[in-house]
Amino acid sequence: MTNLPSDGVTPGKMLVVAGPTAVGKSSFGLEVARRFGGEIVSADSRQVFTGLDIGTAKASIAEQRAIPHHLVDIIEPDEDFGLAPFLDLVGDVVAGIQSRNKLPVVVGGSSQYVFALIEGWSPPRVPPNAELRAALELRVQADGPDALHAELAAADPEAAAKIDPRNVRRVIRALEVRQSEVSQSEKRQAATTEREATVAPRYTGALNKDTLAIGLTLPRKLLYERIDQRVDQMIEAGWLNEVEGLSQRGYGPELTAMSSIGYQELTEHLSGNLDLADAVQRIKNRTHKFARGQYVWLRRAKWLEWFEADEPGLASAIDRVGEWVAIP
RNA sequence: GGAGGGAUGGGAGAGUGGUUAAAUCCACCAGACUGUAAAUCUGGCGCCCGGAAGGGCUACGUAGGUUCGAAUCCUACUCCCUCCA
Repeated sequence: MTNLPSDGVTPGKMLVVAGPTAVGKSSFGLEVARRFGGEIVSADSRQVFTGLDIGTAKASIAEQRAIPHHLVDIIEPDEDFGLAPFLDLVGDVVAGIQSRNKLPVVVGGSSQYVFALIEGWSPPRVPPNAELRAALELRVQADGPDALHAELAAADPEAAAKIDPRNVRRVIRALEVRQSEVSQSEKRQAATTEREATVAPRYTGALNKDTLAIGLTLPRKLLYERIDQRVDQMIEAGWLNEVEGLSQRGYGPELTAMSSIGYQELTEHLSGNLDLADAVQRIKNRTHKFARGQYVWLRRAKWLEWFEADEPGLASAIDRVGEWVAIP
């Protein structure tokens, strides 16, 4: 705690806060940012969309005014986003914060993004090809998923071996990547260069002093209770109006943004096909499922330091961060 | 009071003599994942032994009965629903 730089943070550090939805990542992140001079970097595949505020549990205007937030509200609901675009952006954002001598506090709801950031993934830079996807989708309807998987096995045996034939979505993506590689093989050099432009790994077997990853957790039952409460609060806060507004602006359920938890169910309710009570229950259940999925990722993250998200747990997590921040 | 209909696993809901520990969906538990990831996909899910294969036990409102064999047929009882009075 002694000899802190004037701004409190040693340059080059990055803090990551992970954990299931509704565990309290955001408020912990804000608290840490407040105490140690940080800025929030959202690693969340849904908070990137403008207009999806209540249901994505975005930080309030006041909170965003008090502490800068990055990678929030960066695209319209009908735009594409994904892992690679995220990686393209975080690198600069994190570097920018560090260059201002502040602590980047990455708050991650999308575990895949957090993994990619920390482990330095280099996903194939092949953008989605809607036409190809639609065509392959038709193939599946006609010939069945196994036929498509067989096709992948012929084109890219390695990828095929890793993907369940029934997982049509991933089979299609693999074919998409394959096809792009083939058709642009002359450009491979350029692609390789581009790949190297993604973020450097933060984790290469052991975490270094520059990166700390805090995992927040709660007993399952308690977490579900918090999720349920939060969903009710979101409804009370006018979530339905928000969804109605989005629908009126023409954003339909076929968009990734509008297929997010809650947005889909409330859209269905607004179209008159679903009772509000049923919609709310579905939202709660789906959020439970989401949280479970987050745990599947997080449990295998060797680089996470876990803390209970209760009073004493959060206090010791703060202490831990303080300790780490002070390391020169 | 009379006439019908129904009671199935945590929930919804199939099944109408054996191949049924009982379809399917949900919930729940576990897992995969490198440009949709809040997505997509997989496995498990009565109890006991087993890594599994498999074995044992208990189950379809309650109590009896018919049968080699019943969630499925019969009888009585309990509860629920609809219609008539």
